[in-house]
Amino acid sequence: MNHHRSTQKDAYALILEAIDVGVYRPGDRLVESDLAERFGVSRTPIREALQRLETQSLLERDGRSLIVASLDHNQMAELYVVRRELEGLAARLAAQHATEEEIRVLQEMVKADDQLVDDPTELAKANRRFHEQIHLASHNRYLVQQLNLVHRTMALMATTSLAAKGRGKIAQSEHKGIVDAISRRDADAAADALKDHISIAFMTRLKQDAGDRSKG
Amino acid sequence: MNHHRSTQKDAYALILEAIDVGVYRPGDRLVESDLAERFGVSRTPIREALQRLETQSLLERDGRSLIVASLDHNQMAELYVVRRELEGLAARLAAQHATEEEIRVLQEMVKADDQLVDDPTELAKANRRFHEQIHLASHNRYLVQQLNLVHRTMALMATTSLAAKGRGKIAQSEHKGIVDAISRRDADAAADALKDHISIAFMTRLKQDAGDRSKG
DNA sequence: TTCGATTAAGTTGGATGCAGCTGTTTTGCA
DNA sequence: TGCAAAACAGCTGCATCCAACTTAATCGAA
Repeated sequence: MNHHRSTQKDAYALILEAIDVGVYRPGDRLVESDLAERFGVSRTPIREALQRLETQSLLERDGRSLIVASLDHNQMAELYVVRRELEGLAARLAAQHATEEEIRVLQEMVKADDQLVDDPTELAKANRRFHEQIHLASHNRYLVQQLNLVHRTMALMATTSLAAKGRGKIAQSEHKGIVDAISRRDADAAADALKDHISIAFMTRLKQDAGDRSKG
Repeated sequence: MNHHRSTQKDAYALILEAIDVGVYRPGDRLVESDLAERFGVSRTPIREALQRLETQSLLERDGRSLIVASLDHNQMAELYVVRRELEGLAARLAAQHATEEEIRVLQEMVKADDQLVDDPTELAKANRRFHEQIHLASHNRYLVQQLNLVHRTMALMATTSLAAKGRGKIAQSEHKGIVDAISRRDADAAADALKDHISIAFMTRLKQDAGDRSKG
């Protein structure tokens, strides 16, 4: 009957996931009553969720109504600069503060993800888990919070850079380098490795976008 | 009559300001109906505002109700680490991207604030404006957003480090060094100067807290 | 007197009603 | 046929209502 009763998530999580999965794309208008009907709740929790998403800049106002935010080239560039710095800090702190168990998990993740090199969808998920693990290993809740916001904002970009041919394999080796540095407790090396990793991912995306643009 | 009609702010801004000014202090419970009455609106906009503040971790849940978040020592330390990095990045980007006019404004601010050295309250306000100006000069909207969040979170800490005796004067000279580096377009020097500035501010706060603790 | 249980008060979360604004369509006139 | 004006439909924002839950209080029994 109500197919949403199974997942006991609230409206906020549901909308967030819908944006994440691409049900709602940048520029789409989100109408409260539509969402209320779709998720089988009243407008009240929907409104609250929408406002929370707006404060995170995942939604923006177009006149009176809310639309899914979209990122132009400048915004992408700005976002990557911030992301690079924060991820670099996360790697640095992880090298300093990660427990042995956390490092072990990172090592196992890298090893396991080797199997996924040719499956961009799965690899993207694994990639997210990997980075999240590093964030958590920093043991800094504010950094985790800010990086969460950054990654959510990145969901507004249509494609993942891991869809680029051959990128998966290279990204894997970069991940390995990052984990090695963290394992050695080499904070500078870890930060640099992760910052480089982000830079390369950004360049990959730029190339993709250039290709998309010439194709149409 | 209604003393809130003058300021045409919404509930969100009103509550935020109330926390900022210290009307509501860390640990205080925020009751929707109380706030609704106080601000002369219904519970609905209050609820929305509270939820937005909760997503920013300015409020936290205590059972069912919301209380103003408080920062323990660990949280303060974690926050300062993130702040240091982000402010450093802002200085770096400001050195690279600030317009001549923005730099001029920074220089004038430093000069003007010399007059305020002995007025901690005014100095704190001026200090906030100064840092905000650097944030904006970075021309990175995500960095601005994240630093806004950091500064709001800092409002949860009772005292400003500028209340420390002699700190105002020293902070002023640090500000001058930062602006000089930005003016010279020396990104590395600007980043280092601002990071050092934050570190010193943190150490000052730690000393204050240690003093408070032994006294009270 | 103290502990437990039952009841009452208060508060949050969700639903619905209503007014006001916005954007669109339709109709009338040139 | 084109343009302007007016009516209309849709949506948002705020208020109020209701139900569920949590916590506080009071009463009773050991």
